[in-house]
Amino acid sequence: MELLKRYDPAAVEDKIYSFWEENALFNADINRDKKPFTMVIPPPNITSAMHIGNALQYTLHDVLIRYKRMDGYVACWFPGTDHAGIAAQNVVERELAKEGRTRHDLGREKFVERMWEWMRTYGGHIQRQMEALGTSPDWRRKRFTLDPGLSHAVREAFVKLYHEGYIYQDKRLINWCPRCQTAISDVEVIHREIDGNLYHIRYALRNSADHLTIVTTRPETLLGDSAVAINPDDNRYNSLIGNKVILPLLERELPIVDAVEIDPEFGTGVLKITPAHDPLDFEIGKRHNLPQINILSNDGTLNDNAGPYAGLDRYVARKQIVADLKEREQLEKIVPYRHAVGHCERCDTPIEPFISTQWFVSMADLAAPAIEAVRTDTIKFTPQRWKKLYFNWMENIKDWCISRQLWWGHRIPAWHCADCNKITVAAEPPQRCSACQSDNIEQETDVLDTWFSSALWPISVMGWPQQTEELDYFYPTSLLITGFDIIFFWVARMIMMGLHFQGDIPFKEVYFTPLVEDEHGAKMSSSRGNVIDPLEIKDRYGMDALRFSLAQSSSKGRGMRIAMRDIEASRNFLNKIWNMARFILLKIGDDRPNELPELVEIEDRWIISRLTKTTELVCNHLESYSFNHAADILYDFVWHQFCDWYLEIAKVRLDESDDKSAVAVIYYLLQEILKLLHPFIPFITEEIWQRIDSKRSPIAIEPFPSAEHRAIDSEAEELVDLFQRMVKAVRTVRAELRIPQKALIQVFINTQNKKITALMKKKTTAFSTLVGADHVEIDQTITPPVNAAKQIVDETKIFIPLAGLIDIAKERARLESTLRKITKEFSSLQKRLNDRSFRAKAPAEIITREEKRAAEHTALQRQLKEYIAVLKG
RNA sequence: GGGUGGUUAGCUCAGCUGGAAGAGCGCAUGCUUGACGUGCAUGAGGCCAUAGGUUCAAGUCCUAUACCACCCA
Repeated sequence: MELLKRYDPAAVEDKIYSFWEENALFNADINRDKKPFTMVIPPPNITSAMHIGNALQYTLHDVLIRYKRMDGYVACWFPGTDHAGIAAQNVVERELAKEGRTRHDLGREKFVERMWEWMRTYGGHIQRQMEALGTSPDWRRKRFTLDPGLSHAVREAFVKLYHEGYIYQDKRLINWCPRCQTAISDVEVIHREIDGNLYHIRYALRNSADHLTIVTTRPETLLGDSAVAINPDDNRYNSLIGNKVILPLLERELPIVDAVEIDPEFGTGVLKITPAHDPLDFEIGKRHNLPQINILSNDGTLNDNAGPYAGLDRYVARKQIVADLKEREQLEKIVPYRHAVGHCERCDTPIEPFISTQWFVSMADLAAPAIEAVRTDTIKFTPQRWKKLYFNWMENIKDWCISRQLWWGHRIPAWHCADCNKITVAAEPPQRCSACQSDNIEQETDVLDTWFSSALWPISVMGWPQQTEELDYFYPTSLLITGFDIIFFWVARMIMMGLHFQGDIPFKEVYFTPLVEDEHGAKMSSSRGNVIDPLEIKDRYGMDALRFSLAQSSSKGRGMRIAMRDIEASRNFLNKIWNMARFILLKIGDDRPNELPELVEIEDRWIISRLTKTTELVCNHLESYSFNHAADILYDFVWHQFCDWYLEIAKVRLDESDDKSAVAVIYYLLQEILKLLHPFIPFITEEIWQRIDSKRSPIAIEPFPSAEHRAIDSEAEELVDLFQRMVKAVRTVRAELRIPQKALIQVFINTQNKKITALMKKKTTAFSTLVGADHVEIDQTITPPVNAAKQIVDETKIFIPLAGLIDIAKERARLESTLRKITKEFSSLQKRLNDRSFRAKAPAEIITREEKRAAEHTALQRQLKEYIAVLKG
C-alpha cells in the first residue's frame, strides 16, 4: 500500500469520521456487566461557533472518553446545547433590526417561532464542528435545553422549589440591563474599572446659608435622592443629623441621616442616599424607612419622577444635570476618578441597580449540602485550589434572581389571578386560580434564567423527573470538565440541584481546564482579533494537530497560551508518525506477525521496557488529568526513543538480513504506539490502523495497552543508556572537530567492564553505523594512538585516531573545557562531603551516591589531565 | 479595599512528597544516509524575581517586598 511522503489530514479526517459513525462506535448502551464512565458536556451556546476554548474542553473530554472506551468502560458522553436566552434573543433581534423591525412588531408568539426557525438553521452548527474535531459523544443522546423533556424538567423543578418555599417573588434592587431590558443575576454582571468623575455637589441646608457637599459618581441619580447620610462618628457633621437639606434642581427637602457604612475619609464624608438605585443606599433607606424613588424606565431613559429631565437618556441627563448644577453654582468641583462599573455580561452595557419585582431562589439551605460535598471530597476538584473560590462564593451566597424579561426561554409556570391577585404555580397550565377558582388567570410573562435549566442538565439529559434506567446506571456522572470561569454560574448550581432533586451529587470529580489565551497571555476574543479559529486550523494543519497541541499545552495553571507555532510543531509530530508507519509498513512487507516474539537483542528488551514505562505513565497521567504530561511522554517516546534509537538500530538488522524478530518488534511497537496515541490524535491513528489491514476492527475500540503483564527491564535500560552515551560521545567528537560527514573513522574502546565488552562486541555493526565508523575495536589493553581524540564514558575510554585530520589545538581546547566543568562540579561535591553535618545528618544512600560521584570525578580529572599533557607534548 | 495565581533558557512553559536545572519553538554549525528537510546530527544559552528564614541540603517549604494577571466588592 502506497503512503504519501507527507501526511495529508484533509484526505483523511472526514472519511475517518464517517467510518466511525457507520460503525456506531460512540453509542454507549447500558450494560450491567461493565462499569460506566460518564460525562455530560458543558452545553455550548447555540449562538456561538466553536472557539478555541470549546476546542480545548472538547478535546480533553474526548481524550478521556476514548481512553475509557478503549479501557473497557461503557464510555458515555452526553452532548447537547443550551438555548442561551439573552445571547440568542439578541442575535435574532439584530436580524430583525436589519429589517427595520423589533420583536414587539412581531409579538411574542411570532417572535418565538422565528427563534425556532433560526435554531433549525444554525443550531446544528456546533455539532458539525465537534465532528470536525473528531469528538466521540453518543449523538443519539444529544439534548437541547428547550426540548420538551428538558422543559418539563425545568417546570417540575420550579414547581417543587416553589412549593418547598425556595422560590419566591419579591420587589428589590436587582441588576438591570437597559439594552437587553431584562434583569440579570449578580454573576452576570462584569465589574470593570473605568475613568469616571467624582462630582462634588452642594446641598443647601434648610434655613441656613450653609450647605453640605456630597460626592457621587452618578449625578443624575440625585433626582431619586431621599436623604443624605453621614457617619455618626464624624465630628465634622454629626451635629447635623436630624436636620434637612434641600435637593438641588428639584428643591425637595431631604433628611440628614446617619449610616455607619460611610467612610468619613471618602470624598467629603457626605453621601447622598438613593435607595432605588444603589445597593448600599437601598439598605440604608430601608433602615431609615426612606421612600424608594425610581427615576428610570426600562430602556435607561428617565421617567416622570425625574421632573424636567423625564425622557432623557441617563447619560444625556447626566450631562444636562451637571450643566444645570454648574449654572446654579451648586457644583463645587469635578475630580477624575477611576472606579468599577458593572457591565452586562452579554452586551457590555453598563447595568443599573433597579427596583423591580422578580423571582428569586433562596440559596443558603441549598448551598449547605453542596458545600459539604466538596469539603469532604465527595466531589473532588482538580486542581484543588478551586475549592477555595467555590467555598468563598457558596458561603456568602446571595439569593438568585432567576426571572428574565425575555421571550426566548422557559416561561415561568406561574399564573396570576386577576380577581384575587394570588399566584397558581403548576407544571401543566391550570384552568383556574387555585385560590379563588377564577378562570381569569394569566401566565407570568417572564422566562427563567438559562442557567436555571443548565443547573438541571446532568439529571435532565437522563430523563429526570422520571426515574429512568439512565439515571440508575449513569448517574452520578464520573467527571465534569469545564472552565473555572463558570464555577458559580454552573458548577455550583448543578451540585445544589443534583443533590436536591436526585439526592446525589451530579459528578464525582470536576477537572477545571485553564482558559486559553493567545501567545502574549491576552484573553482570546473576536474584538481583539487574536482568536484562533479551529476550522482554519483544520484546513492548514488538521484537527489532530490542534488536539495534540491543546492537550500538550493544557497545564494546571489558570491560563494556557497557544500559538500557531505550537500547532505547527504538532503537525510535524504527526508527519513523523506518518513516516514512521510508512517505514515500518515498507519493512514488514506482507508479514503480519501475531505475537510479540522472543526479545533476542538488548534493544528489543530495552524498547519493550520503555514502552511498559510509557504506558504506565500515560495511564497515570490521564487518571490524574495531567494531559500535558501524558502527551509529552508519548511525544518523547515515539520520537526520541523509538524513532531516533530503536528504529535506527533495527535498520542495521533489517538491512543486513531479513531479521524476522526485528520485523515482529517494529510491527508490535507500531500498533502499541497507535493505540496509546489514539485518544489524542484519533484520525491519523485510525487511518494508519486501517492501512495496516483494511479488514480489521477500528482502533477506536481496541483494548488500550496495559502495562500490567510486563516488567521494567532495568538491565537492558542501563546497557542501552550506556550504548547511547557512547554513540553520542563519538558523534560529539565528530561534530566538534568538524570531521566531514562522509569520512569514516576508526574507534578504539578500552573498557575493563565485561558487560560492556560483551555489549559492544555484540553491537559493533550498529555502533559503527550510528557513529560512521569503518573499524571498531574493543579491548581492555588498547592504549591511545597518537593524535587521537579521546572521550570517557563512565570508566570506558574511547579513542578516535585522526591521522592527518586532527586539529590538535581544537581537541586540546575541547578537553580543557570538559576538565573545567568537571573540576567545578568536583569542588562543590568535595565541599559537601567535607561538611561534618552533611555526613552526620544526610541519609546514607545520598552520601554513598555523592562519594561514588566524587570518585568518578577524580578518575576522570586524572585521565583528562593526562590526555591534555600528551597533546601539549 | 479583599482574595487567588504567577515570576525558571531569547519565546512559551514543565519541574509531584526538598537530595546532580528540563522540553518544545527559536538560534548556531554540519548534513540530498533510501521513512521523514514538516527531517538527521551536534552545540550555545539559566545567581530558578528580590530580601530574609527553616534545613546537613531549597526553583522546590515558611515570611515579607516588588512587578504581572485574574476574581470579588
